[in-house]
Amino acid sequence: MRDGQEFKQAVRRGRKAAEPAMVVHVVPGTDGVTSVGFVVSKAVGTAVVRNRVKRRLRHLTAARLGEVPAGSRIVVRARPSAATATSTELGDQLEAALHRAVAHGDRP
RNA sequence: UGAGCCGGCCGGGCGGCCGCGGCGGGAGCGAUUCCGCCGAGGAAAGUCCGGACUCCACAGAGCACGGUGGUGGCCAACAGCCACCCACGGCGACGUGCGGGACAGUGCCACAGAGAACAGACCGCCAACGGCCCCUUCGGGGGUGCGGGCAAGGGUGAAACGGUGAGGUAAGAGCUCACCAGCGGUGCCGGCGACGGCACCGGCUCGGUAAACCCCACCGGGAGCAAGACCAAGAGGACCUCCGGGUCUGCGCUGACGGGCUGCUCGUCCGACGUCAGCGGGUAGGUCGCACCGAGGCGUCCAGCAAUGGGCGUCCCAGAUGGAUGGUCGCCCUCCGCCUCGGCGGAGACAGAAUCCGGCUUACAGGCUGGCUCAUUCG
Repeated sequence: MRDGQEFKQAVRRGRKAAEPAMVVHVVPGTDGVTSVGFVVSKAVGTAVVRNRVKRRLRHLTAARLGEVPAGSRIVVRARPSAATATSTELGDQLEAALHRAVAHGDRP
């Protein structure tokens, strides 16, 4: 996801699921290319820390794209505790959050 | 062996699996795919200086404003670097210094203290001179400390208007002299120079602060890669038209008649279909700039104390734009804790390129390495 408008729409319209280290917004799709965006604010830490968090989340999300409908639009917002969490913790939380958001989306 | 001083460098290593960005080449109409190569730092940071580059009506002079401030050298340039000088600190290696001018002028110097920049007299010292008292052989002598003389000693202070010694005196004082320190001058010598050394002379002493105003010398146009160029889109407006369209401009409203050239003055340039100001709102898609043969990296030789410069050889070395340079696992390394001395658990410094260079400053676990100083011991 590369457009500011897309971010706004996904955050506003998407189903939200919160975990200690992140908040996930999902707009379920029907077909096409799934797009993902990450938001890591300065509250998370310095530039080095933010980069590390973003990279970890990118890899973890890429591995779980099969669990969301194709064409969905996902925004993952990192919270401050993501800075100290391990990759295993981040992965578990991401998986739980995605499941909840998608499940909500299935029941309009 | 023990203390210490000054540099230079590194700043986790290896491997498996899965990924990302760029460039080159191959295949494909194409989306894409395959192969090869490259892919964060010494500070990429703070954005404090200096440049390159771009635009500003080619932007000139004076004033203002800002910056720099020992000397010489280096550099594209600098508030940088090197060498040296001076002052201060250290036994020393070495360190520190916003290091021009205080007879151009103005200002400030708290507290303490008698007195702090036209110096001053609290304690103290003195009794020459005047006064007063006593004695007198009428020459004078003694006392007092009222007037007075003095600034040596004490005391205050960051600083008290030179120091030591002698002469001198009532007591004293550069009052006089010798030496020393300091100031100014002259001559000679050394050095490109800052400056240093020696000799002589002078008045005998004349504070500090310019990170206070100020004075002097030198330097400085403004804005910045969202600079700027091109393409696409584009409400509205202006002009042309063969009514098909084309060209230019580029959001709206309000206001001014002037405005630009950094501010002011001179000067100069642009303008009324224009320009500028204020308010309110919106957008920032693509390509280039820009990934770069360069103030370039590495090696070596030469010149130089060095900064640096030159010759030769060799290499091509990140280029994203919601922003790649990674994720994960294992072994090793370092450190910390526990402890059954061999394992277990945890941690791995500061920190992430954004137009590009040269510096400065700040942050940094731990480690490697070179040179030098002092003390002690042995030979």
